[in-house]
Amino acid sequence: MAIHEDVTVLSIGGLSKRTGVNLETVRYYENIGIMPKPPRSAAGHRRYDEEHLKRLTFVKRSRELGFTLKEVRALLALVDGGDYSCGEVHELTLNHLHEVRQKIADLQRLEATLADISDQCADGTIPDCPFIETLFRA
Amino acid sequence: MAIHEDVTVLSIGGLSKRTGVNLETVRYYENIGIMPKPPRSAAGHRRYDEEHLKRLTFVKRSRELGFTLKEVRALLALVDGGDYSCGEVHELTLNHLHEVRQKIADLQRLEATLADISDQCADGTIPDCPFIETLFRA
DNA sequence: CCTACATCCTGTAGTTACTACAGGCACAAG
DNA sequence: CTTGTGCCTGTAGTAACTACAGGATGTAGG
Repeated sequence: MAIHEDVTVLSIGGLSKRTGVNLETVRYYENIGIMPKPPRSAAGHRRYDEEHLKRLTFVKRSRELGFTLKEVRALLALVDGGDYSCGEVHELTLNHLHEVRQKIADLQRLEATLADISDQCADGTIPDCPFIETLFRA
Repeated sequence: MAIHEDVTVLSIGGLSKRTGVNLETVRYYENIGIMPKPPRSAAGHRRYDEEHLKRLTFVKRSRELGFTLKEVRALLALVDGGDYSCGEVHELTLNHLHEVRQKIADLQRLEATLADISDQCADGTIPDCPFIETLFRA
């Protein structure tokens, strides 16, 4: 391997390392059309450039923010179109934010229930565990 | 259909309605061994009783509390064994509670980031959406 | 008793977002 | 020249269901 890999020409492994996206996932993104098919070397190896790097970073960040791949596609479509307004992006984000808040609320209710019941059987010696009893009730 | 279906003998549809568990899911649970194979009628239709009803309710409640099927299996194993102590159940529950709290924390960080960036592009007229810009940065 | 129509049967494939091989070619260092 | 690493394709596995396809059965009304 060259000591200084050209930043503008990356192998799939290089791209994977730079973005932190699993190598197999990069190929997966290509298969499902999230990432474009890159040019190939003579031997058929994928060659990526700055644009690919930017795009994959975008995808990774979006995923980290909890956007589904479908939502990522929508965001990319806006970006690819070039004529996106901040408003469109804002709407997608608000929708997502709403879902996230919903999930948080659900989990918090769940947490309360679990903590509650769990307290009741903190003492490991009780024979008829109240938690189990609760689970049997609708 | 009989007007008063015998409570102690349920068809798969009846069990599904009583528990709120999707009919296909009931069969799925049987396939993967979460629910036992029930006796069949002459024509091969599944016949369920009170025990099945209790068990499926247990599974449903557990799933609603966010336990994975693997965890549900563990809980059922304790119950089936009969000699479970409250302590064992408590441990499983605490582990799960820990995961739930972790998820909540993750989502809250995510929520903050989303809300933050989304505020920046509340005005739909800005051309270079700061959110999109953020996504392009690692 | 016959005809609808709901319900049941099995088995397979689709969903989300990856991850993990299997089996094989390519290339560079020592 | 061998060894090791990286890359290739294509398929199968993961969680927890859901959705058919294609066919048999059960039941209620006329």
